[in-house]
Amino acid sequence: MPELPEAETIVRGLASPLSGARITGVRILRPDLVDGPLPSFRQGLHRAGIEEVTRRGKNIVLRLDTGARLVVNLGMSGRLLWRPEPPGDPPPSHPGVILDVEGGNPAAGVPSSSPCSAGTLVYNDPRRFGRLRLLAPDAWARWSSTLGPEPLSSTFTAAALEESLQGTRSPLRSFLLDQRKVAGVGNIYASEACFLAGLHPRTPSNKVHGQGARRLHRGLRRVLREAVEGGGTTLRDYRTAQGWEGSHQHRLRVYGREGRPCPHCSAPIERIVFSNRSAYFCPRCQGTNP
DNA sequence: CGTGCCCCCTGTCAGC
DNA sequence: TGCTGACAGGGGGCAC
Repeated sequence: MPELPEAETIVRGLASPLSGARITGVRILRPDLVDGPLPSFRQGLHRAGIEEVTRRGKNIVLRLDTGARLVVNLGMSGRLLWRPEPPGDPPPSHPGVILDVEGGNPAAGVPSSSPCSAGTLVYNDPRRFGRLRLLAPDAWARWSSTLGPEPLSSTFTAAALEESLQGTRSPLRSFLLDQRKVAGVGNIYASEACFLAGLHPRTPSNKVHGQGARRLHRGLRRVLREAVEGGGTTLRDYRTAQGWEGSHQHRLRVYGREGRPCPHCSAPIERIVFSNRSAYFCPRCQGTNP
C-alpha cells in the first residue's frame, strides 16, 4: 500500500507521541507478521526507549535506545496507528502487533492535563503482506545498504539517476519499482513520475539519458514532495498514524484514470498491464509502446 | 547475475 | 440477493 509519501506522513504523525517514550508491553496477535524469532523480537522491544521515528524508503523505522531498530513495512494493507489513552476511536479490525507505550509527548491537538502521553501503537493489516523486524545495528546497516538512494535526499542527483538507469534494459516502470535502484517508489508514483517526465512506462531504462533522465529526476521528486504535502494518497487502505485519509488522490494525474482526459492534452489515459501490475499513461504525451 | 512471473492474503466491487 | 472473477498501493522466491 504505502509508498514513500505515505510512510513519511505516518512517521511525522508518530514523532511527537513516540519520541522519548518507552515500550511497556508487546502483544503479538499475528506471529506471521514478525520476521525472525519471536522471543528475541519480544525481548528486544520490551522496556526499550524510543529515541527517534524515521523512514527508509517505504519503511517506517523506530530507533531504540538499545541501538536496535524496529523496521515496519506495511505491505499492501498495513496501517500503523497511534491510539492515545483513552482511545477515541473503535479498535482497528485486524490488529497484528500492539505495543503499549508510555511517556511520549501528548498527541498533537489533543488537550492533555499531563505533560506525557500513554497509548498503544497498533500494527493493523487485513492482508498480512506487511512485516515487522527488529534489527541490531550491524543487521540494520546491511539491510539499509540493499536499498537504493532516498529520492528526496540531496545526494540523489539527476546524474546519479542517469548512471543507474544505464545499468538495465528493463522497462522504466520496473526500474522505478526496484527498491535497490531507488528507495520508496511504488506503483502509483511510478506512473505519475513517468507522466511528468513524458516517458512511456515501458521505455527501456538504458534508453533514458540526458534530458529524459533530468525530466525523470525532476518529475519523481516533484510528485513525491507534492504527495508528502498532501499527506499521502488514500485509495482504500492507507491512513495516517492518526487514522486520517490523505488527500493526494485528488491530485493524481494518470494513476487510476483510464479513459479520463490527460491533464496536458486531453487524450484518454490508457492502462496497460505488465509484470502483473497496471501502468497508466497518456499515449500522446508519453509516446507509444517502444 | 539479471529479469520476469507467481504467489502470499483478504476485502471490495462490477457483472451476471 | 448472491455468486464469480478481477483487482488492489508490496515484495520474496524461483525458474530461466
